Amino acid sequence: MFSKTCEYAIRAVLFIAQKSKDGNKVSIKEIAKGIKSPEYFIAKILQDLSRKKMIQSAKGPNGGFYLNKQSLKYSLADVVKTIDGDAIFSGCGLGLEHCSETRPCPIHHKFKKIRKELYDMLRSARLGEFNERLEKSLLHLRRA
Amino acid sequence: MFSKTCEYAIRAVLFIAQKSKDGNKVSIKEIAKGIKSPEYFIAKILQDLSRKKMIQSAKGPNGGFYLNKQSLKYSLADVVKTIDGDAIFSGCGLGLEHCSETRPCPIHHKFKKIRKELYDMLRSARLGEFNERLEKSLLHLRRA
DNA sequence: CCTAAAAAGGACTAAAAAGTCTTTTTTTAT
DNA sequence: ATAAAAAAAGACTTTTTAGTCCTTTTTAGG
Repeated sequence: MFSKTCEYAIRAVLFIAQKSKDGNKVSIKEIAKGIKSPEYFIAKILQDLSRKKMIQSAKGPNGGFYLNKQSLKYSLADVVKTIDGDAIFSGCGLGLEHCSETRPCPIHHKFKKIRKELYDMLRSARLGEFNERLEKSLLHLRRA
Repeated sequence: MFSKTCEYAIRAVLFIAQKSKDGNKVSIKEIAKGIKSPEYFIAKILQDLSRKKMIQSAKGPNGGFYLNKQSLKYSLADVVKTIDGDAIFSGCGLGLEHCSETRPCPIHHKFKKIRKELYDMLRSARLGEFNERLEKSLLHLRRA
């Protein structure tokens, strides 16, 4: 559904949201361990998200990644769009460029509905909303 | 959502369904033109579907691809599973291997619902059911 | 029996995605 | 000032997906 990069990005961002909520910063190493992802790879992804202002970072000792007020309000849909673009929310299920209401592919109408639900679901999920459940281990970001 | 291979496969199979419905066979060239796909690439995909008995083929002059009674009953979900596997219908949205009811990722429950709708939608769509609408150009399989 | 038309098979190349490593820059604390 | 800790940047390698081309096999029709 999403690219690997995007899956890691979402997991990382939710991890950062939870770990940085009291003003702390989280290092790449911690994040990589926390979500069980390849360290150098997640580093690249976070650099990208940071450049695009989706997350915040600070260099130097005691530096790391964190989320500001604005970032906590971003939704999972924002993260997906930042990494994978919005093809998944608006593209044709069969890959047709000009698929539309007036020139639909065979699954256009039904697919549109599903895409919308996916979008609404991700749009309504804010980065900060999983913190408590993550802390209580009611939700998980890494493989067992 | 689906791989390119899978998108082409679905379009090709629906094209064959429509064109072969009166006992005709359709050649790779016709299919490639009919769905605007790379000829040699769709050839590979159809060889694969044929080997797996999802579609039928005949060599030699007047040969080509067609669908038998059994194949016409297959659903789009069957095509997707044959090409992409069923990760999209059963995998975790965040790529976690052991995501489950008892060890859910943050989007597990909501994602499950969407996956199920996608599955139900594709499972209820039989390969033969688009023929008339395709013929009347109410539905399309190629870019304008 | 021969020819031509078709799919099947196999060996490639190209492009994109995933992943790794090394160096540079920034910053804090001593 | 310096050393160390951190992210940023850039150059890679590897793997997967997409796409192409050439040869072989099968088969219908003359």
